Amino acid sequence: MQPDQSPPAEDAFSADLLRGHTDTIVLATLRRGDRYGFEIYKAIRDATGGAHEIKEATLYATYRRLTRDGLVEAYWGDESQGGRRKYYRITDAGRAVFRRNVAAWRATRDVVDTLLTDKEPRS
Amino acid sequence: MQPDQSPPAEDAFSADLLRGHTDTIVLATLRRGDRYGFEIYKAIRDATGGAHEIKEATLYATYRRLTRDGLVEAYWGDESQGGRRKYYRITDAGRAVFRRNVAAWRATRDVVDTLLTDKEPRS
DNA sequence: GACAGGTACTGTATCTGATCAACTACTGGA
DNA sequence: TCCAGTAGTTGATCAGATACAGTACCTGTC
Repeated sequence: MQPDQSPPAEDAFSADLLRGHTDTIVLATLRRGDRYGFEIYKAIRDATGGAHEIKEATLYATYRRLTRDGLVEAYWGDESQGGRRKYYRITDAGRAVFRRNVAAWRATRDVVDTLLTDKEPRS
Repeated sequence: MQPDQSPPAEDAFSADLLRGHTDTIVLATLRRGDRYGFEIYKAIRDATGGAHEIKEATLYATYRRLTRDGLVEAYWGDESQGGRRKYYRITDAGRAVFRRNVAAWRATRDVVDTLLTDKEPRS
């Protein structure tokens, strides 16, 4: 994080702010049905109106991690004459982790909201 | 992050979920007045009822970063006979960055909420 | 006085997720 | 043919968070 005082930035997304959520976001996308890698990339980019983008390399690293941990399963599509597409399917373990992660996210979100709120905690 | 399927965990805080927010949380604390390092540590720990704790080492790394970037100023307290305490004071630049970071947090929060929302886009 | 335990600060090494910067490979259009 | 877009992948690197270890001081207790 550079000092960069310059940009006005209300859309000051920082990669670190999303860090740790990527897995959950991918799992959320896969809950709605199998998707191939680039499709997930586009889905996330479009869901935020292009404001936020998770980089391809980040996502492919995520797929590896999720696959390694058994949270998703990968299989090649049968686009034999088109470009190859690797599809991902969420597993039961993946659904369980997703639910836990959403709970963790909500708890974290509330904690941060509390900590950033200017109100003095009336004791 | 291990596969650890075991713990039930509604309080499943992950360090990475807070990543990038530490600076802002510290700045938020300092907006209410000068604090010394360990005091901030306790303040954050207590503000969440002990549910969340930012590790000392993390905070001291944060102080270094904030000082380096001119967002806070450090000075030694005059506890000449007590244990030394290094106090931190938020600068104008720090206040400006804080405001921007809060905006970024809100935007990020809403993006994550959107992405994790279960609603099927009925087509 | 010795000692435990809490307060307070610091440095070093390591882990991990995110990103950069390439690269391969196919398709369709100008 | 060249280019842009789609699609997947890898290796190097960065930075924040943490583990771990250490220093130093204070208070209360035996």
